[in-house]
Amino acid sequence: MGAVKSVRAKRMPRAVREQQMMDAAVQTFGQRGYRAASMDEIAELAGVSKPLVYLYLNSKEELFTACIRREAKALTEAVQAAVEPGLSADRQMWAGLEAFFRHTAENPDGWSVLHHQACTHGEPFAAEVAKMREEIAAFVTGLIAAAARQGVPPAAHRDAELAERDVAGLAQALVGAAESLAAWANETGGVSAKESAGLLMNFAWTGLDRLMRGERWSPQ
Amino acid sequence: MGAVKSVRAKRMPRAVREQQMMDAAVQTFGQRGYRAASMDEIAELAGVSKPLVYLYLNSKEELFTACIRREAKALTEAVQAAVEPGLSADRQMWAGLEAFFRHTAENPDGWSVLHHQACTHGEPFAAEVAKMREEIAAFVTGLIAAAARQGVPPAAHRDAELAERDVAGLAQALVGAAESLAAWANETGGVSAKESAGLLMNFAWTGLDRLMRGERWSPQ
Amino acid sequence: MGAVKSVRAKRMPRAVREQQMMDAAVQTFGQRGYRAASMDEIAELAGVSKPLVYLYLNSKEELFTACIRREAKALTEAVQAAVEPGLSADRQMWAGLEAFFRHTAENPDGWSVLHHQACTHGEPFAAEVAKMREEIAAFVTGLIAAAARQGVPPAAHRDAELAERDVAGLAQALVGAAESLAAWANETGGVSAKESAGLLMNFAWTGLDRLMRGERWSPQ
Amino acid sequence: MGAVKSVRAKRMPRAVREQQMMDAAVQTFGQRGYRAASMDEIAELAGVSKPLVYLYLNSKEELFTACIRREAKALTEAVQAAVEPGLSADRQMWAGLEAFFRHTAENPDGWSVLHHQACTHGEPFAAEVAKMREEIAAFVTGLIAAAARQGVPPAAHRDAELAERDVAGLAQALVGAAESLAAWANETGGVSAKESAGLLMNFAWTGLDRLMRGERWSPQ
DNA sequence: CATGAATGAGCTTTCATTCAT
DNA sequence: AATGAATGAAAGCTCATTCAT
Repeated sequence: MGAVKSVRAKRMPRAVREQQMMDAAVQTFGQRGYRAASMDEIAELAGVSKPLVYLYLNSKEELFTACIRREAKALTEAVQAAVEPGLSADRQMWAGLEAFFRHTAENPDGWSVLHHQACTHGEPFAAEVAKMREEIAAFVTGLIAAAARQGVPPAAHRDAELAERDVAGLAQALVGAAESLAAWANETGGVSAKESAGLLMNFAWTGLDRLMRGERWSPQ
Repeated sequence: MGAVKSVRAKRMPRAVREQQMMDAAVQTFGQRGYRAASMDEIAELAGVSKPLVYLYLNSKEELFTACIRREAKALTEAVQAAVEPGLSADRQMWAGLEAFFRHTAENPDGWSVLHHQACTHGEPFAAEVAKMREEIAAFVTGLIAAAARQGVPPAAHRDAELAERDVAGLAQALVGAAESLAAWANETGGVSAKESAGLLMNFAWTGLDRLMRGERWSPQ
Repeated sequence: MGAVKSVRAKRMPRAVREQQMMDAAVQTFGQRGYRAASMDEIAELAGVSKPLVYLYLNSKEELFTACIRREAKALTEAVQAAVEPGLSADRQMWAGLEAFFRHTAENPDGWSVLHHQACTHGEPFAAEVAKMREEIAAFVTGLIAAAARQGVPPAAHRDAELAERDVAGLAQALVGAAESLAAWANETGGVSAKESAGLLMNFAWTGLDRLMRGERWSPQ
Repeated sequence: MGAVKSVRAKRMPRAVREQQMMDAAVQTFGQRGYRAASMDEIAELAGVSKPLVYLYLNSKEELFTACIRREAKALTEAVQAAVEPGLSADRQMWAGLEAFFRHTAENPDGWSVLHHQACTHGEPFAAEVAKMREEIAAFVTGLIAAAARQGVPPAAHRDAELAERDVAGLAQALVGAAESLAAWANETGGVSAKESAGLLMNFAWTGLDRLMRGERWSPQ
């Protein structure tokens, strides 16, 4: 599943060739990591010669950046498409999580590129990767904030108000939990997107819900 | 902070030199990643010549494995030392989380080696890395299970019982949330270990607590 | 004589470049030995960059093996081409020896690769080298055995019969004598292939001849 | 057999230590070849530290030269001790050959150093190695010449006279045959020194004998 | 007498990248 | 539109050799 066909067809329009190359690149980067992936392997998997890869995508760095962008866009769109604005906050979150788990399960290499390779600190596209993570976190932050606004009775507002920084922290925690759960579900196998989403909702939503109502856990 | 002093002192006993090398290696691996880190850089940072690194630590792979082991041991011990067996489940978890956030904040490079480089799939020490993650997850799984046993009134037991797989999933989610939160706290700065631990307890504990009592969230 | 031209001509077809590289490799291996020969030197002598050598011939080991094969094939073919099946046993042997001495005199580096480097015991291609020696010895063994069958009057057969192991030993001795003589002729200079062949025939043939007739030398 | 004991006994007199080192060196050089043998391995096998090897034997090159000299001396002496001046030429040669085969079978590593590693052309001690071969060849040349003088009736002298160069060539051939036979006997196993000597006498002596009597083989 | 500590230099190998066609 | 030919630069690793004790 997801393996790129390497039938070497000649004379394809540029756009198609580019997609083939990026498919091969995502697969290779996802499985090997940025440094360990070689342009040779990518070109061969794409069924083209190396110079063509350079002609179309300029450099390994740019190729990787393009992969990040494409996969991030695909994931974001999948999640956003699933979140219907009219629903209640918890339903929105559930739908988003379910879409997230489904998409990552269906595109493991793409997800690997986003998730695993996101840590390539010293590399020159670190900024690009960081930006993607920010965007996703911001999206979730928005969801949580919206939920907070919506789900809490005005009377409780003052006490319950979550500091902005706390919301950001929660978003990070949620994203991390989802990522980790997705990886685990992928490796373990047999865990459906719905189950993962349910598990995470149970784990986190009740906590979020209470938080928004002003309840707090504290040592002692 | 954490930068290794590179004063080139000659003729040190082997044990000391080995620690210096591993310090340098952790720093370099943590900041660059396994592949991007070069033995030259590590040696220079350690203030020794490359052959000495090989003489003492045999190969890049073994060096990395040794780093993984050292840092994992340090983190595990820090967490375990903080968790007093006599305490209640939530206090235990809070203490563990606080120790975790404190340790990772104090050893960002070591944490990076464990967390970020944990994804080096094709590399030959992947097993080592995976084992570490398993251990940590197993530890957390144990905590959750213990909490479940302890915190739930016998009457509610039957309904509330969490499937083993769910507990494992929850542990993964919790670890992921903690990891992500730790990374965010580190990057953002100004978020103390106590705050992070509190945030995560609020986020997750109440959920766990409810789960153990048999309450469930479900879409509609 | 035999020195490879290092005119750096660009953009040659692969087959040509490969031959150039192998020429350079044979020369270098022959003069320096396997371990002492460096890929740098081979590449420079071939007039190409090192990566190209690796691109075409994969590794030092494979390159050496390829050299062994090429030179062994050339030598074997030269000898076999000279041995006309119709001739008498002694004429066949003389022709073979003459071709052997001529070929080795004309290709001293190739001969060195086969002869001198044949002793690289610990190296991973030792098997390859050993096989070549076996083949040559087997070829000579065949010649001697054929001569024995042909040159001996049936009446003398029973006594004269040479044990199989003795034939093999004789072949080894003959090959060793030829090798040593070839090396000496090469170094000394001024000794033609015909002279060497004649010397060895005088030295060995009469002995073989007598042996086949059942005459034996024994101490006392 | 021949394996050096590596019991690490301290404070030995220099002469003993030197012999231990050379034993280890001969073994290592013999099995690995000059380049592939490492001073580390030799030192370890000798049960001493590397600096001590350097203190006593100065360099790898000198160490190897010392090995060549020691082993060549041992071999030469073994052969010379076996050749009693009073005997007839053929008995002398048989005795010498038998001693040669016996000694090389008993000291395979030493023999390997002399025989196999003798081909290290580019190395700086090539001269040393060459000298040894010259000496051996000269010794044999002497034997053959003596035999020629002694074994031939004065009347036949004029025609039979072997050119000096031919004698040298014959010596080379004989040495090569003996070397090759010795190697084969060693590898094959189960071939005694006496058998080898007999085989070679049968192979070569009759030829030499006839040669000295003026008989010649010639094509046609 | 003996060694643990240390290194400069070199080796094989790989890779991103570019020409010339 | 596409590629076979080619390389500069760097990485992992090893080794003969030397101090300082």
